[in-house]
Amino acid sequence: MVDRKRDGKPPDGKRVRRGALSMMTRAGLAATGGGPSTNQEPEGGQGGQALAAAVGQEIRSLRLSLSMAANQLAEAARLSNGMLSKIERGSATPSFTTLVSIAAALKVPVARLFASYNQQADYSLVRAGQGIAVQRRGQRAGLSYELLGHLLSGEKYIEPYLVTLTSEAADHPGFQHTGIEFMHMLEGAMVYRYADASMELRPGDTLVFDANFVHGHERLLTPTVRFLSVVFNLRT
DNA sequence: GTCTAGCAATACGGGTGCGC
DNA sequence: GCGCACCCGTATTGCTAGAC
Repeated sequence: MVDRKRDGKPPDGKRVRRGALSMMTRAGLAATGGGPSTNQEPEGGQGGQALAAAVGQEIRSLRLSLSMAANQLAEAARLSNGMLSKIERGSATPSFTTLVSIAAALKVPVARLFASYNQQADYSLVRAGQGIAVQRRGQRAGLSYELLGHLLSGEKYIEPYLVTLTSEAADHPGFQHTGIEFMHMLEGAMVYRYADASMELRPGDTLVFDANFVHGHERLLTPTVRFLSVVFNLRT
């Protein structure tokens, strides 16, 4: 054991305190928010082990997605193959400095390594008639949105709305936003425009489309129209 | 060639004892 | 009570041998 390749030592000669990963557990969870329905971190070492395992799996997944061999990543992150192996298997809880090195080698933000752990069981329940009335960008008179729920965690999110149009609603085929939109007609009838297409929608009809193109109701055929609108999107 | 397990070196925090 | 030094336990890390 001579000429050991001691590494990652900060300029002041002191090493980063051990257990950085376990210390980050709470901080990481706190950063994700987490609504009333989200799970809490398991108490004690079990949570730390679960986090280490999740981080390790995430590192391996990212490495494989880049078609990198373990030794390539180890070299890029200035770690030994053995150490990287332990981290990927959850056998070691790397220091924050080590995680930063690995994230840099994988060309992802450090937070990305915690992504799989943060994907907790998250749900939202809104009872009938208890949706939240919200104002949306571009909203006009005669047009109301009732938010039916939301999720706080994960990279993806949805916006489920119960939309009600009345005769006061001006024609407005001009919505445009990111994501995929799902529409299901519940009541009434209307002429709906999507890009260059114009279509008549009646109860039971379902329309799914890329919301990046111009869309919106063109003309109401009944005094009141109600439909379910769900927008699927990625968190930015 | 890649990955894993075992071992040893190193560093840090906590506990303890001592002097003031 | 406070500050300091020392010791010990524990965790992190890298190297090496061996398995696949």
